[in-house]
Amino acid sequence: MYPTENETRLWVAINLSQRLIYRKMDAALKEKRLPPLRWYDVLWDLERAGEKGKRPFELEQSLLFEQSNLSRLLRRMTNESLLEERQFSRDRRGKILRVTEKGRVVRKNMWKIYGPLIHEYMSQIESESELKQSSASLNRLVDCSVIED
Amino acid sequence: MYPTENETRLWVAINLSQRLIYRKMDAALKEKRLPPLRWYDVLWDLERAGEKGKRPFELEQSLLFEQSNLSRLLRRMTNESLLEERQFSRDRRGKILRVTEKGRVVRKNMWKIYGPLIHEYMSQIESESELKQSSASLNRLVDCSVIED
DNA sequence: GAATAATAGATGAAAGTGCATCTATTCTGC
DNA sequence: GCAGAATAGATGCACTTTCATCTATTATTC
Repeated sequence: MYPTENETRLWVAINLSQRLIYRKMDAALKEKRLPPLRWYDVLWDLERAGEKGKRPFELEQSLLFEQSNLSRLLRRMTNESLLEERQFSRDRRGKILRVTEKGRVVRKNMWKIYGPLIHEYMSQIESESELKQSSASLNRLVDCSVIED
Repeated sequence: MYPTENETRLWVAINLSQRLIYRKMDAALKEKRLPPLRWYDVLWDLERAGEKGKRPFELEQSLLFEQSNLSRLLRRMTNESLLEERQFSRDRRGKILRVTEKGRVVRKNMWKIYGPLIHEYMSQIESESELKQSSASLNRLVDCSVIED
């Protein structure tokens, strides 16, 4: 019922590492006058979706956004011309989002900062097998949590 | 310079797992009309500090709070009588925080929800060695990041 | 096929957060 | 011991996030 010592330790470590590194990355982007990290996820997800684009509720699921939160974030990004939206004809409640050329440029600029930082922090774990094992473990947590909804 | 595939995967996994599980836990607490998860950290940290209590800036460091953010959180918690503050005589800029009896009760009630959830999620990783290895890896990330400040 | 439920997305109000700045106090170097 | 730097903590402001609710549309059920 209650967690073991090691289970608690892992949960604490997940939180600390995420919070600490995320902050530093966000701060680094802000310093370069680039948008916050969360925008990157949206841009990248849409860029990979290509011509077809994606709908807000799809982003919401894959990126774990709160609906209202995402709604406003998307508006901000659209206002900055990083995204374009068009009405989705088959369901007139919905809309389709795609990255603009400007969005692609901004994402690339963000990656110039973000990418090296990921490397800098993650390379503290040197062995490939350890990297793989750790992410496999964490992904296991995610999978189980998603399913049980 | 740029991250390897596995480095990126780990970083993504850290984010997903943290965000997803944290949310679910916070939601579970809210459903039971208990305070948010972040309050737990404060209560627990102060409870372990015992009679001596702790000062806000110490909490700030160990729990990774933004100063202004923590300042207001502490006020809220004090207003709810979960904490009590007294002036720190040796440095009149500062103050000492301690948990109240009510604070201890609330923390225990939170733990009844929080504890089993930690177990539920973390127990997806069954082997003790895997648990240990994963948290050791993540802690390595944290240590390096903290030091370089 | 009309009534009801479910879904996509937007939005007002409230709470939380970060940033810059402020006050009060203590520390440092001369 | 005094001027200037550093530190503890609070606070105004702007922005973000959440919660609850709303509108519009589509799905379902009888």
